[in-house]
Amino acid sequence: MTQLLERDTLSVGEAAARVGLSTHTLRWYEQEGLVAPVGRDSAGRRRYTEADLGWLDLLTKLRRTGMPVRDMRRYAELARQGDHTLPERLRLFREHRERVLSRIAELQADLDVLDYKIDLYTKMVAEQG
Amino acid sequence: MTQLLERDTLSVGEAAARVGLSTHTLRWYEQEGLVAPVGRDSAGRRRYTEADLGWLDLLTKLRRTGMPVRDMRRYAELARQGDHTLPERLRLFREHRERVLSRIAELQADLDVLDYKIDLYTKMVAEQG
DNA sequence: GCTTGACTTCGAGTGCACTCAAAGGGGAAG
DNA sequence: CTTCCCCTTTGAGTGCACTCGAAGTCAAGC
Repeated sequence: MTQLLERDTLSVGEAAARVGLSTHTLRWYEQEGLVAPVGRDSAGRRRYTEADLGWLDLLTKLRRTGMPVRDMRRYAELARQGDHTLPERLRLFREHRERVLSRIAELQADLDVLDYKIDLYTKMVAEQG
Repeated sequence: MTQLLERDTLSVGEAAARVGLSTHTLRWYEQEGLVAPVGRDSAGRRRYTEADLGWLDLLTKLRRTGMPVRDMRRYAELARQGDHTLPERLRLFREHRERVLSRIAELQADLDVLDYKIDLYTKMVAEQG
């Protein structure tokens, strides 16, 4: 049974390595409600399924794109409540999408200024450096 | 003389409004060495020149693109030391540029996944929502 | 002349997202 | 059996970038 459980599942350390988070963070995510309680082995240790890893993967993308943990928790709660929350989740994602697009545009605009400065400095260094 | 000083210069509140930072942050930037000591009026209050505002503008762009305050301070120190630090400043900007490019690419990749999810949810909601 | 409001300094407090410490248990290798 | 590493929990600590509070100064308006 434990055999069966451990086949196809990963320890917290292995899961951490795969999703690029620390074991601390993985436990913290669970405690914060970003991840539903993960299955345990006979010794009470976490065993992460592929589904868990997929979920964590999505979370890391949301996180990287600047979604606050608060909103990720909200999304996780909705997902746990079943399909009737799909419209709400869709809304949440669409709003987040807009924020990400704005962020990318902002970065691009600032990058243009940075490029201009680099050009300027390059010329100045070439001339008198 | 004070007249002259105050013509063409802005108070900390006015400067804050123009660059989009709080007066607290403006003073904090100065204290942290991100901004050279700003000129004062006869009563000891800060007066920001156009040059100061341009500098702050650049700083906010660096900040928005994720440059840590530590690096901004380093850059400010170099700028204060004169033209012989231009090559170093150029290097600093080029490195930062690479980071910004990576960040944009990362955001784009994560956005693609987000778009995929939105598509999926949209279909699911259309079918059974 | 007194209130109002913006300004000053200094140091402490906040929010976010981790990150680590302490104390202890389990199980596999030598 | 002992060493070793990884695991567990709870609660405290960290780093970053502000952000605010307290106590006081100063100039303008009623």
